[in-house]
Amino acid sequence: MTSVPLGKQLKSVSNLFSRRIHQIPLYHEGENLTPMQRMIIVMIHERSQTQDVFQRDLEKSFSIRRSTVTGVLQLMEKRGLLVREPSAQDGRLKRLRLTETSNALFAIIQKNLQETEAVLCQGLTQQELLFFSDILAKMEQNLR
Amino acid sequence: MTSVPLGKQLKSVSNLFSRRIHQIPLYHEGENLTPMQRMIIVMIHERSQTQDVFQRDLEKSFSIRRSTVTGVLQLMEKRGLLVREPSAQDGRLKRLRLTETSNALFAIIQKNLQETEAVLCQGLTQQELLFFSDILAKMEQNLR
DNA sequence: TCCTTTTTGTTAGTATACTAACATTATAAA
DNA sequence: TTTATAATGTTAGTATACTAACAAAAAGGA
Repeated sequence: MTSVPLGKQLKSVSNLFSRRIHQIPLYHEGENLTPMQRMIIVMIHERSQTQDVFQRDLEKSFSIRRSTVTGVLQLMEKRGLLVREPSAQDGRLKRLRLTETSNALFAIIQKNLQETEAVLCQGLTQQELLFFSDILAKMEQNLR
Repeated sequence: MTSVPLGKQLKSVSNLFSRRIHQIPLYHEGENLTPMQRMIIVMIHERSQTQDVFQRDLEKSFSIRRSTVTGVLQLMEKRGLLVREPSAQDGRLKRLRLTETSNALFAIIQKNLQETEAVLCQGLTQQELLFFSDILAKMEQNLR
């Protein structure tokens, strides 16, 4: 057992990371895109290359609850950043699609996120980062 | 540069960790103590052994903003979990003290947090955890 | 001294996170 | 088929996080 409060430390870094992202200005209709909005746009853009993306996929991908998903997506839809359409195959599902606006923003957003990732990882070797990511993955499993 | 989105992964684990803590019931006046409230109680209890604790200390310790500190502490004070008293030496500072209630809860809270830490760290060696914590510390510095 | 800057804390408004309770559709079991 | 269960999404209420603008006290410089 470590004496280091790892959970608290994780929370700290996670807070700082989101804050950093938000400090890179990226405006749509006068509103600075939030960290979550940016990450969701990237996630949908990439995943929808190969498959349909539904709301439930965000739960697993970001480890958040359904209710949180609903809230964030309602706001994004209102802002014209995505569209939610009921699936014809399964009436429970809502398929997510980016709008022209958010598709056009994708490249910039991805670059922004990568820049912040680069800051996060300054001075760490590729090997260290892979090791780190493996441990994170194990922790994620432990907590589920 | 990793292809792994470390920031997102960090956020995921951090979410799951808080959720886990909150799922361990710990009631005071009919309200389940939140993860942040628990962590703050432990932090104040430990630090106040050797020094006065002020609101500003929470900013650094948890990597949150002043405004967040104010909000959380106002609620905790209202619930009778702590007291904020202006410093006689420096009129800007507010000193934090636990109440009898939260002092009495401390031992249980600490045990709860340690249990969740233990889940987080299942199947990982002491060496791995120290290494992991070192990387986290570097990341925290990178982002500040 | 007086003026400026820094430090600390608050408020208002908003986004993201949770739980709990609910509705609806799909699936499984009887 | 009918009934029960599971999966998906919504709503309401609350906690925690942010930025921006503010106020007040302390520290520093002229």
